[in-house]
Amino acid sequence: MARNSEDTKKRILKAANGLFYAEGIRAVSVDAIAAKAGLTKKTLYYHFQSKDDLVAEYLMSRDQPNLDAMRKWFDEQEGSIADKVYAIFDGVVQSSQHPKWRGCGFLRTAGELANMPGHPAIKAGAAHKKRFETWLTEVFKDQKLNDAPSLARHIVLLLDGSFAVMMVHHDSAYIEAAGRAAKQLVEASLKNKKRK
Amino acid sequence: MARNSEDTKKRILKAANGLFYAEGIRAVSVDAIAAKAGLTKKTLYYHFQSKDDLVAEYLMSRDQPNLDAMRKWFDEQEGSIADKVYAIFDGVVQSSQHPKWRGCGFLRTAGELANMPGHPAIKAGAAHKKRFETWLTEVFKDQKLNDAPSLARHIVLLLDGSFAVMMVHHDSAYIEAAGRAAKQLVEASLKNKKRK
DNA sequence: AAAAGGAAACTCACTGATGAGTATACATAA
DNA sequence: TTATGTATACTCATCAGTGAGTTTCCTTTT
Repeated sequence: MARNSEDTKKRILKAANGLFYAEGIRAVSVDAIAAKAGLTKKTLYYHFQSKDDLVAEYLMSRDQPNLDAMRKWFDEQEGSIADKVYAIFDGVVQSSQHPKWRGCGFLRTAGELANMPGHPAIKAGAAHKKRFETWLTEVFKDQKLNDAPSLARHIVLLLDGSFAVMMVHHDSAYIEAAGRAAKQLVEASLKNKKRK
Repeated sequence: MARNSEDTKKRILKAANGLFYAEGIRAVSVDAIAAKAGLTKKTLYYHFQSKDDLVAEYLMSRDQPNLDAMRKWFDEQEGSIADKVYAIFDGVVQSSQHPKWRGCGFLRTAGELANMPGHPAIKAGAAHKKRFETWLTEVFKDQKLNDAPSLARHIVLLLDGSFAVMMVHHDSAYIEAAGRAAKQLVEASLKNKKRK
């Protein structure tokens, strides 16, 4: 086996990612992660201080990839900013068709660890959501929309609302409804800009 | 001790409610619930088939009280429908100040059990959310708003979005933002009606 | 250039605690 | 005297985390 620290750590994180996202945090044992990574629990504990530490690193490792995915949906959509915003929701709709899709890992983890305020995993989730909101705000500011922060926040609420509702209903029509609402909001803001 | 079946069952459910809501489903043991209810595990298993069964009944027992709370906030608010809708979000803001508040138990449970699609507890959550959406739709229909279903759905998304975002940020400003957005939407719909 | 030393990366087998669920027996009200 | 309800005391599986020892590889010494 590869006696390479970086490789091993990545392998553990990959296994943890798959299991935590699929099953939830407390439903997955450290034994199961070690087994999936093809090593012993002791080795896992050599690379990570504790299960909590591993959970936090799992979420931190998802921050950039998730943001990249949303930016990609946005960037690759042609048309107005409103169309591009809708494309994010459409991207989530497409993702949600995948049989392995289980909603937003950040939100699910935060909900599961709601009894541990200040848990590093929740902080990682908060940081991720904040980064997304900040990015959206900047996008709107670049377009000279005068209510960029509140518009971005509104869209964040609709997007996370989609994730939340999907957890109970598993009906992507809700994501589409949220996307249409988001699009309308951006369009209204664009009109408002021109009037000024 | 009261040898009354109904009483005992209610006592167990009350203990389960307190613990499941505070700590999460998988973080709470049946032993802990039995201890809090002041009886043995065997008695608990006499009244409930399994832990899963108990989880489902816990959520079902929260359906009506939660709906009642939201209706109360709505009904007791004076002013337009838009004001009344905002009052729901304001009610959530007030609730969220309470130290024991941990967000929406239905959503948190559904997220935690995302790896068990079809779990009766998730169905209970879906039924609850559906009832709320249906009620809102009827309210808007009674006001002769022509887009009642989509308006209700939009508000549901904003409300559940508030719950979701609160899990990570613990900042009630998000609920207020969602409430203002919801209010605006209802106002826009009211205007639209008059124009027809 | 070869051997020795030591740190880093790893394994096996274990601990003590706790998990869900149960076998058996006793108590109480009808 | 029989149903229902409750308790004691258990089973067996699994949990997070660890103690003690092993392999690999790089560095230093001779």
